[in-house]
Amino acid sequence: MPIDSAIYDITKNVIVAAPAGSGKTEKLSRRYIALLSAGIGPERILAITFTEKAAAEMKDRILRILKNENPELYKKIKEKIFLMRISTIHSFCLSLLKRFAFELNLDPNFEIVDPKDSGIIDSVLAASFTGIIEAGAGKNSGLAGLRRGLVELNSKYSWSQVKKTVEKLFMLRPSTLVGKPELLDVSGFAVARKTALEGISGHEYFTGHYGPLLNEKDPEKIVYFLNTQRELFLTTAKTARKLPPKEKKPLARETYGKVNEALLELYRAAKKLIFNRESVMFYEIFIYCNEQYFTRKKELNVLDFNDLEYITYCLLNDNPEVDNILFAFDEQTDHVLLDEFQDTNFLQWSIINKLTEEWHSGLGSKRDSGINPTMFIVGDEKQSIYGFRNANVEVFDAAAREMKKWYGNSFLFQQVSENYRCGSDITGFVNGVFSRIMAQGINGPKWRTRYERFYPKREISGKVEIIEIPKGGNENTAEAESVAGRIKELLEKKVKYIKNKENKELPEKITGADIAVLLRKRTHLADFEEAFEKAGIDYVVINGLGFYQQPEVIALRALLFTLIEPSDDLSVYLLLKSPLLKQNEDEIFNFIAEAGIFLYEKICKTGKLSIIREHVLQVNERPLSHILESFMEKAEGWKAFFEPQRAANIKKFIELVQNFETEGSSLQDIRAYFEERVDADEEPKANLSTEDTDAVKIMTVHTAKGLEFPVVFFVRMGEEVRKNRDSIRINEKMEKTGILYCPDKEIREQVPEYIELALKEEEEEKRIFYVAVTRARDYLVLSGVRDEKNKGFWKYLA
DNA sequence: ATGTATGGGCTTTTT
DNA sequence: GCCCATACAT
Repeated sequence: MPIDSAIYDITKNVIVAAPAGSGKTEKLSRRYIALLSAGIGPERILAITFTEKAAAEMKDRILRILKNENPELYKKIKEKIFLMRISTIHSFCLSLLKRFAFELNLDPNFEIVDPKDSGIIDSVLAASFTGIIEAGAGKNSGLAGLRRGLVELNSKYSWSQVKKTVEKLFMLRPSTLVGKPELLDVSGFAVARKTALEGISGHEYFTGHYGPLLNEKDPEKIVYFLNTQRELFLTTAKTARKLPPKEKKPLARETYGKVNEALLELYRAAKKLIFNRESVMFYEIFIYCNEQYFTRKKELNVLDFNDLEYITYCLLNDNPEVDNILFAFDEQTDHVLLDEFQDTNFLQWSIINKLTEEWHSGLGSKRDSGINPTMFIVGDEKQSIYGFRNANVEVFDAAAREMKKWYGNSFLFQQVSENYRCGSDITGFVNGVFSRIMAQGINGPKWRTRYERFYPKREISGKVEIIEIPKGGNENTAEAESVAGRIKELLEKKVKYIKNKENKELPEKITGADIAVLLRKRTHLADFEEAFEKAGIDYVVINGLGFYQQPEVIALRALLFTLIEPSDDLSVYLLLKSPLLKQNEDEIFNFIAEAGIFLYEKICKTGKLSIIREHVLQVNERPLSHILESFMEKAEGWKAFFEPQRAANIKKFIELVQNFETEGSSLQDIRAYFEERVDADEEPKANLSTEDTDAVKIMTVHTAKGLEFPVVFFVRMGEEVRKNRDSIRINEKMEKTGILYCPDKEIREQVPEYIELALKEEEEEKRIFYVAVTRARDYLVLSGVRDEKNKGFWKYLA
């Protein structure tokens, strides 16, 4: 790999636009080494990667290069390896929060939870809603307004629908500062009403049916009334009727259609007015629930993933101690390296920005003491596929502009276009497709993805193969079976190329482990599992809802933690909510209301659920695995988890515990092990023969990001992801972030903000396709159900 | 040819 | 509950 000296000039601030296969990790590692070689200690360099795995890989790569090229430095660094600060943004924020827990009024022993798994959001919403309804009923209650809003929403939508919408806002809260509702444009209401009324009054037929509309101005009543008449002017597909529902022809077809159009316009305009009101109601209810959510997390002493970023952001912006914090960071850190920058969201960029503010504001004392702090950013806009987590491609552009402004001549932007990964047929295919479907040059809206052509560096051609499954019959099974068949044919064939001693690439036989099957989503994963099983192909599903994410394992883990550490409130809470004990929120609240410090104590006081205490008391008497089994029997856990896979998972979990005990591990060791395993979830599901390393890997494109395989199958090409489905959206722009709300799909299709969001989603699909095809080194197979409509990813091919 | 009713299939990606 | 293909109606 050639060393481009400019980007390793450690006096320069650098952004490298490094496409797939261009040696991104290598460049990052070499920059890191350039810093080390200049005598900079590893403790003064902060590197942020996207995943823990990428962090580990980078550490690995750095050490490997050093070992080969600079053994002396390698020895020195190896001793200081624990000082290397290479982590994800989340764990970086975590360490910052732990360090400044006191300033933040946080208990430093807080734990991180996934609020979805733990059911905390569920319980908070239920409690908040009842709270609003009960407390808001009191005279002069501050909640009276919220109560009215909630009651009104409740009368229109079902209770569960309202809950779902607020829940959505919780899920969207990620990594962004939730802004105020962005209201829909309702300026057309007056005109729509005028046109509709004129249409009605012209014909007896219409005045007969729509008379009450003539003097109605209230949008609520207009919509209510039009709803009663909807089958008169709307088809089942919710378009304006051109023909009457029954054969009777009241008017000329053209007049009839025109008036219905006008009525539909009025109907939509009035709905928009209503949605705007509801939007504000939902927003206010959400804000209230969010406060309750924070209180509950405080009680349980937990934070969720989003809090890590959000609280760090607040710490750096609003905390009175901010100067000390920034000083502490600045004193420690001279160089920042950022990986996968295209997946950075606005909040994360703000955090980095704030931390390094002094480096470019000219206020810092670093330069006076001869230190030249730098930023080194690597990313590829074409691989930005985390939009749903608010990754914002525009951040990349904005960062380049800002850094240019801050650093002037000591800033360097470098576009890389060499590809060291794919055979030339594959790069040729990629160039052909993406130079057509992505933007060229700098024209067009900012969210359009731009494409720079690849220059293939490998000497072999590789191959791109296409499998088209005709529509009709059992097309899904047919595709899975074709893929299985093709895999069997390719196995043992010499389709991968490996360098020999003279650095010449020579063909070699492949094994299952060389093959990756990539999917856009997991929906039809079972078809492939089935087909592979039938064909006798060994496979592993990577990250398919992992062992530790299965509800039965979550329950058992909570039980295990409760036994080992009864003061672990969160685990006790999870155990209570689990199918083992089936306690609902009200019941749990009754426990919480008891006197005492820990939830476990409180439960014991009530004398209820004696099963918990009974088993906790056995902990030092008999093996944990026996206690787990006994608990399962008594709580009828086998009934709750009767499905074979779940039962097998439970057995496997208990076996794992048993193994530790026979090894003589301490309780705390066991607990620590399972705590760690949850994050690094790679444990294959029980009873699958996954021990063999020769298995074909099945995974989503998202999971495959950053990886490469000799042979890649990208399957289900014909599948389309539905755009514009969510009624509530976060509309994140650099300047402001707003909430969009419009539960009516037909109206959404006309609202410019939603239209733009749908276009952005389409861009992301292109990028997902790009990531998928650029995983392949030697052999790429695209397969899917295809018809003349060219749906899904097929439409990107010429 | 065009508009409408009906029934069957399916409802993302994850630190 | 919503999309799409298909059958049915004008």
